[in-house]
Amino acid sequence: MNLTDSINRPTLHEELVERLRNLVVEDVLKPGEKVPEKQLCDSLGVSRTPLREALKVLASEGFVVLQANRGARVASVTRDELENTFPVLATLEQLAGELACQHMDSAEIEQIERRHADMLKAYESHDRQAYFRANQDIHQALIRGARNDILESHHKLLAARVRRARFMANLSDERWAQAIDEHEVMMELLRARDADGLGKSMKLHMMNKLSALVKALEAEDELLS
Amino acid sequence: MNLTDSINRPTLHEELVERLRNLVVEDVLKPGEKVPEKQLCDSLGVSRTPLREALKVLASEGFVVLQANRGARVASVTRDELENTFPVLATLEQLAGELACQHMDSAEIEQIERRHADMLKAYESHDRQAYFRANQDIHQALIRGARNDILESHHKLLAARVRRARFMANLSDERWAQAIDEHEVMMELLRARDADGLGKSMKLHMMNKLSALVKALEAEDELLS
DNA sequence: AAAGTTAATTATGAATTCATTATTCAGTCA
DNA sequence: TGACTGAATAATGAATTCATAATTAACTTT
Repeated sequence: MNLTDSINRPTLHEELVERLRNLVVEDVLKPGEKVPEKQLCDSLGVSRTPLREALKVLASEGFVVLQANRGARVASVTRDELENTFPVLATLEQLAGELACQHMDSAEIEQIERRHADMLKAYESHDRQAYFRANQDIHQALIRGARNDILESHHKLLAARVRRARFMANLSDERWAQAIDEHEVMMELLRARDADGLGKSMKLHMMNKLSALVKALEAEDELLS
Repeated sequence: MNLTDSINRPTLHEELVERLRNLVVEDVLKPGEKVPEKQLCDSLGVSRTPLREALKVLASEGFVVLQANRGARVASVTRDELENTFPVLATLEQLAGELACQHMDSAEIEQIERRHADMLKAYESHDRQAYFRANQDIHQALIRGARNDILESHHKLLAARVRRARFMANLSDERWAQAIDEHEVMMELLRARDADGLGKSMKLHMMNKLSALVKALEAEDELLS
C-alpha cells in the first residue's frame, strides 16, 4: 500500500498550469483572447496569487503572452510559428525514432502495434477523434521509448503548442491517406529496429504534416479573399 | 527616437528570472542547495511574491526543483541529465547548422570569422575565459543564423542547463586541441555553405564534447575512490 | 456631432497578511 | 546515552490588501 499517494496533493499552481494549458490547447481559450484574471479566478475558485504564478509559467512555455500592466493574452498560432516549430519537432522526432529502436523492448513494440491497428480501424471508419487519439498515443510511445526525459519534455511542449493547429485546418482525405501510409512504413522500420530509417521517416512524416497544414491554410485564405 | 524603450521597464519577476537563472548557471547557487525565500528576498530587495513567481518559472525551465511545502532546491546536474541533454542539444545544433547555411548573409559569416580568430588567439594564449566567451558567441551566432525563434529558445535553455557542467570538470588540453580542430572544419563548411556537412559536424562536435565531459568526470571519480 | 481632455473605474504588479505544513529543539522515558 | 514525544519556531502556500498603470466614461470645446 502506497501511503505517499494520498498525501501527494499537487500544489494549486501546478494544477492550474495543467488546466489552463489544456484550455489553450483544446482551443477553449481562443488565440489572441484576453485572459482576465478576476474572471478566471471566480470560475476556477482560486485567488489571484496561484493563478498569476501559473500564467507566468504558461508564458515561459509560450502558450500565453504577458504585457506589463496589460495582462495576459492567449498566444496566437501564426503560420510563421508553425513553420518554425515543425522543423524543430521533426528533428526531435528523428532523434526519438533512432533512440526508440535501440531502447524499446518487444513488449512495448507490440503495444504500439496494437495502437497502430486501432488507428487503422479509426481510419476505415472515418473516426477523426479516435484517429487523433491513437496517432498521438503512438508518437508519445515512441518518444517514451527513447528513454530520454529531456527529449520528452521538450517534445511535449512543442507538440502541445502545435496541437492547436488542428483547430485551424481540417485534415484532408488525401493527406489522411498519406499519413496512414507513412505510419505503415514507420511500423515496418520499428519492427526491423532500423534506427536510422525510423528516424528519417519520422522526420519526413512531421515535415509532410507541415506541408499539408500550410497548404490547407492557404486554401482557406483563398476562400476569404 | 524610440520612446517605448524608456518606458519598457521589465516587470520585477522577469528580472528575477534572469538574475536567478544566472546565479544557477554561474554556479553561485550550488546544485542541491536550498533556496530560502526570505534570505533571497532580503538580499535582492524584493518581496516574496515576484520571487516565488520567478521560482515557478525557473522550475518549469528545470533549473530548480520545487517540493510542496518544502521550498526550492537548485537542480543538480547529474551525469544522467548530461547524457540526456547533449544528444538533444546536438540535434538542435545540427538543424541550426543546416538552416544557418541557407539563411546567413556574408556579413554575418564574416563576423563569425572574426570571432573564430579571437577564439584561436585565446587558445594560443591559453586564456580559458576568453575561449569560452568566443566559443559561446560563435555557437549563438550560428543558432541566430538559423532564423528560427523556436529553435533558438529551446537551444538557449538546454545550453544554459549544461553550461554549469564546465564547473564540474576542467577542459583537458587534448580535448581543447580537438575542439579547435572541429571548429576549423565547421568554419570551412560554413564558408562553403555546405548545409548538410555543417549540420553533421556541429552534431558531432557536441557529442564529442559530451564524451570528453563524461571521461573527465569518470577520471575525477577515480580520484575519489 | 466629433475630437480631445479629464475624472472614475477597472485591472494589474507587488507587498503584506494569514493559515498550514516542516523543522527544530527541549524535555521525557527507556 | 539515545530514541521518542510534543511544544516552539520557521518556512511555505495561498488570500488579501495596497499602489499604480490602463481603460473606460463623462464632459468639454469646437
